[in-house]
Amino acid sequence: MGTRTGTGTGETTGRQQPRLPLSRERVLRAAVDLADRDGLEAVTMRRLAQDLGVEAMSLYHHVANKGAILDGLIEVVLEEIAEAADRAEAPPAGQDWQAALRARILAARQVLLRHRWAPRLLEERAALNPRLIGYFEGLLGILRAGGFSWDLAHHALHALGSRAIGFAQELFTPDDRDAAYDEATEMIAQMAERLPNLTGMLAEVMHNDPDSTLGWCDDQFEFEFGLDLLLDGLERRRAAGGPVRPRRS
Amino acid sequence: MGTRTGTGTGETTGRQQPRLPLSRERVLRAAVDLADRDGLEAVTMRRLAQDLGVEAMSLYHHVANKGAILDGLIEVVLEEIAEAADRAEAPPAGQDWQAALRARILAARQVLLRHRWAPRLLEERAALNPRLIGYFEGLLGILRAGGFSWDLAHHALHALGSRAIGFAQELFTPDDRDAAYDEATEMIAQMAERLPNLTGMLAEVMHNDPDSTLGWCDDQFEFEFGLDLLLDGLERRRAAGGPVRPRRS
DNA sequence: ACCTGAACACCGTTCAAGT
DNA sequence: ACCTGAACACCGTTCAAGT
Repeated sequence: MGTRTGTGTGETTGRQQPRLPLSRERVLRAAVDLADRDGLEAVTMRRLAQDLGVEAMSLYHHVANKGAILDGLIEVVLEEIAEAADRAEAPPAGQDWQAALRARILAARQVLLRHRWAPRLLEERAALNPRLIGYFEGLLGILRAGGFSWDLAHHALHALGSRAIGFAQELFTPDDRDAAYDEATEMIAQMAERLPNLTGMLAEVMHNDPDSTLGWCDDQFEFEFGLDLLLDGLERRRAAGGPVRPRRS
Repeated sequence: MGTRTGTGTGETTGRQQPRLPLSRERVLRAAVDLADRDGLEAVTMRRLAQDLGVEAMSLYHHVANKGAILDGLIEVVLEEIAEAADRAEAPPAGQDWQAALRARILAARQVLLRHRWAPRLLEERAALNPRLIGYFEGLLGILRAGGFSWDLAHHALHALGSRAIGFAQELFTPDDRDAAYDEATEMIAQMAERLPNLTGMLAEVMHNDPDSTLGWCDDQFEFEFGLDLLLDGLERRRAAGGPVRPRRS
């Protein structure tokens, strides 16, 4: 579609350099650029190689396969989100939990707007990514500091779900729910000292409901909880009357 | 993966029948079954043909191409949603808008849970589908009957967004926003008599903001509006204290 | 150690040919 | 009218070969 030189050193369009060597980092940077430009379906081994001025097979010396590239893309985005969320200025978390959460979520959104392909990828293959779990650990910490019970904080994470990270509906929809919950439980247990909030929440939720050691979330309940939050809030604004905002922001 | 006979009449596994002829309907039914069973990426022309006991090329006599099959899948799901939403028993809309909306949205959710592949497909290529627009027209009618201003009803649709139909974030994220909004505006105008609520909303929103004849939604504002609904609601439940629910439903 | 060309099993699709 | 086989331009990936 776009113009294409077809030869040369690809992204480094300067004069003939000694051909700087390929690396995992260069491959991932090119993949991010390609996905930002032309979407995720444009990220093929052959096109990526073309952008790098190299043959498709050369990529396999720096990444195991295409799946590793997709996982690398996830890593890049989650790093950007973590960085943006940490930079987001907000009150010291203990003071105003709403402002703290709001700032972090809006910062994450800015990253996702730069990488439109990211939500789908995160939904498809990031459920157990430690960095993503760490992000939710941070949100949970803010809720706890704001006075939330473990129970309510748990439901709050579900309700915020798609807004907190930009993907849809059920927060996680793995192929094998029970296995995925098992893996998540184990991962949190192994990182207990670094994930105090998630560990505490998990203990509470499983204590409240000893039957369901597997699958400790009731998706239908969580869906209705989030839906009712919205419906109640809308009813309140309706009853209050008046315009939603004076001018377009 | 699964067992596969490789020959015979496919889904009609009875004895040698006179080979009932292919049709668009049979192709779509087989495609829905295949997607339900093995996911959307399993829906290839060759595998679909295999399930139907036919060669891949035969499919092209009943559908224009693969895109037409995907659009057909969308049509099937939206029909099921419309049917389920209409069947959902609820108060006569004028009485209790929350119950009416809730019933329709939960009915839609049941359909989407049967077809896990549907949200992605809807998000990718159903933005301008008349049946989907008709579904939102119905939701908007409930809000209006419940006493919502056009303005607040508009924001309510955005806030419910992903929950109302099961897909994410921005409600619609077409490649070319302005062109898509243009098309949507035109489509609503052409169907004005069948879409009184959307027509009314559109007139109001464009009157309030005459600058933006194109792109009549401010995504950032809508995101924050929905986010704040959730944050306010969570704060209210937190302040109220007590468990969220006595037992697991 | 790093890169490559040919090849394989998959895609969607076209086209000329069969009944 | 309906179905098919061969072929084309794409995929991801393997493997033996080049430097």
